[in-house]
Order: sequence, then C-alpha cells, then structure tokens
Amino acid sequence: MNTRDKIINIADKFFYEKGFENTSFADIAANLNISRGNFYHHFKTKDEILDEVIKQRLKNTQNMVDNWDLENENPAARLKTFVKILIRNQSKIMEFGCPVGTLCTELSKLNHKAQNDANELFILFQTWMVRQFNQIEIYENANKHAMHLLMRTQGMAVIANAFRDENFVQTEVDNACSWIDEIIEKEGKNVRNLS
Amino acid sequence: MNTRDKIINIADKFFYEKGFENTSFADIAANLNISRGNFYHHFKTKDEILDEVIKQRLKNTQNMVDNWDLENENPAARLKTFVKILIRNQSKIMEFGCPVGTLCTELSKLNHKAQNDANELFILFQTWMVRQFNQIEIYENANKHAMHLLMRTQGMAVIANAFRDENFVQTEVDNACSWIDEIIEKEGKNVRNLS
DNA sequence: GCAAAATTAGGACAATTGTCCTAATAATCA
DNA sequence: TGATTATTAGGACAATTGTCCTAATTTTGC
Repeated sequence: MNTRDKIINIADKFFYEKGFENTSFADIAANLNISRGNFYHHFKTKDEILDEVIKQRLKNTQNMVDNWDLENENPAARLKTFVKILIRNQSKIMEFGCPVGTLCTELSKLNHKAQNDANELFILFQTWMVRQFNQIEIYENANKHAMHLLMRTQGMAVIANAFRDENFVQTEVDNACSWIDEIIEKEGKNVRNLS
Repeated sequence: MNTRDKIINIADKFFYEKGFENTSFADIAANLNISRGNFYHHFKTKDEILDEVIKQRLKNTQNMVDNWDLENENPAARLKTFVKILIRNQSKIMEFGCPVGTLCTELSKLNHKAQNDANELFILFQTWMVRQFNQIEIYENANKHAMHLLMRTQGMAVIANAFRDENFVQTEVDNACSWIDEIIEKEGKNVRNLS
C-alpha cells in the first residue's frame, strides 16, 4: 500500500476512535513512522485528508450495502442485517459510538465545511432502506420508515457508547427487528419479495 | 453574577455549541471581557470548569424533571413531556444536537475522566422514567422502557442535527408518544395514576 | 546508466493551547 | 482609616498545532 493510502487508513481509524479535531498530524505520522513534513506532498491540508476519508467510507459503505442485497433473499432480511450491524460491531460501537453519527455530530459542532459530505453517509443508508421498502411495495411511508430505522440505530449507538451495556444492545436490536416484521406485515404487499 | 458563575455559564454554552475540546480559555475570556490569566484564580484547570458545568447541568436537569412531576397529572403525560423536549428545543437540537448525548460522545472519544460524571445526566433521566413507569405499576420492564425512550430521543437528536428536518422531528415525537400510549395500555395497571 | 520525476526527512514558522506567575487593583472588615 | 483578603490584568512558559519550505533520497522511464 502506498503512503497516501496508509495515511487515509490510519486517519480513518483515528478520526473514528479519537475524533477529527483531536487527531493530529503527529499522531498519524508517529503511527506510520513517516515524517510530519511528508504529509504536504500528499495532502495540502488536514481537511483534504478528511475529504478522502469520507470518500473512502462512502465507497466502502456502498460496497457493504451492495453485498447485503446479494446475501439476503428478501428486503426484511436485508433491513435486519442493517440493524444487526449494532451486534456485529458491538465492541467498537460501545467504545467509540457509530462512525457515521459521531463524525456528523463532531463536524456540526466544528461548523466544518465537510458536514454535507459526511451526511451523505446517512443518506446512502436512507436511500438504500427506501429501496428495500419499495421492493415490497411500501411507497408512501418508505422514507419515514427508513428515517425511523436510521434514528433507532443512532439512538442505540449513542446509548450503547454511554452505558456500555450489551444486554441493552441485544434487546433493542430485537425490538427493531420486530418492528420491521410488524411494518411489513401491516404495509408490505409484494409477497414474492417476502420470505 | 460573579465571575466564577459567568465562566461556568459561558463554558456551558460553548461546550454545547462548539464542543469541549474546541472551546478555549481565549473564547470564554473574550466573551466575558476578562483576561485569560484570571481563570486560574477560579479554576485550576479546564477540566475543573467541565466538572462544574456538569454539576450545574445535573442540578438544572433535576429541577426540570421535578417540575415535570408537578406540571403533569399522570405518568403518561410526564413521559410525553420528556419526549417533547425535542420540539421545545428543536432549533437548538437541530443546530447542535442533544447537550447530553453530544457531550458523552465527545468525552468518550477524548477518553476523558469526566465520562462517568456526564453519563449521570443520562442516568438521571433513566431513573426518572423508571419511576414514572413504576407509578403505573409497570415494574419488570420499566428499565427497558426507560432505556428505549432514552434511545429514541438520542436517535432523534442525532438525525435532527444531521438532516435538519423539522417534519422528521415532529413525526418521530408523535411516534414515540404513540408508543408510550401503547405500552401503558398493554402493561399499565394503576388506573388511579392514568388519565 | 542517466536524467527527470516522485517521494521523503527534517525542521522552520507563526499561531494557539492550557497553565501559571507576579503585580496591580478592588473589596472587605476591624 | 488602615490592614488584610479577594479579584483581576497582563504576560511568560513550554508544548503542540497545521502549514510549508528545502534538501536529500528513491523511483521511474528512456
């Protein structure tokens, strides 16, 4: 891997674990055993690194949801796979929160110009979930349901991070999965796309 | 108001709006027209200011929920008053997120020693909500329900902050209020404390 | 194998950070 | 009033920040 990509990867990790503002060039340089001056050849500013980190996250996230489409037979299972991300990444989320939510929250406080770019990560999930609801012919409330699931996962991540309670996460993931079943039972129409 | 209290108040505001790390002594001093060196007489460290800010928030929050107890006739109305904080503080929450959630999130990334103190703000709400559920003789699931409502308000705040969508907030507050009604209808027993 | 380009190291830079000192001023109380 | 205490201003301090320069080194392409 070239130095540029190494910088992006470590920055991605540190921005998540320590926060953007609280991660310095020195932190990244020390971790990669490169000199601080070396950065300027690859990135003109720290903000430019952030831009690339967000771009990479967007790409990785898109790949992830694309795989969810392939790996699951129906929209219900896909939506549950989304919710269960809280279980799969449980330890990291309990330690550092949601990578998307905490970044957006921080950039909002910093009034940072990359706010909109970071929000695209949310919008990616939102758009993908709307499509899942549409596939079972839920159209009118598709966006509301997508936002609701987005809201729940963010709430779970914040509380999981503060309380560090595994049982809470499991309970709320189960709740959210039940909610998905209920909504589909009530509003879902396209039976071919249901299990 | 004395200088010490002025410092705490402005720090409280700035820690919320700009974040703890991103608020400097210089910011506070400039806003109060006092010299930077003056701080040391009142607080030995920045962390000490944070401690006082959290103490003040705990006191104010306790007063707030105490008033909710007096102003509402039954637990259902009280719990809804809690949820509707998202409406009452809508513009601030859309701009800066939830004061409790964003502080806990930031302190977690900073691995700051005041994490547990900040979490007490969450616990205050949790404890208060458990008491509301207990009053209508919901005991077994009281804590799960309290955590659920805490989770929902945090999720709403994160999404409201990122999307800045008033309709979303209104819709989800309504959803949460409906959820309260449903739970009470299913599990509530003490009819004297119901409307 | 040599010239051009890409990459890196090392450090200078001005600005800002939290902390802490000293001296001046204001308030308090006998 | 005069002495003591509380409060404040102003700046020093070492450390750290992001930025940017130059010179050395490595890689690349002919």
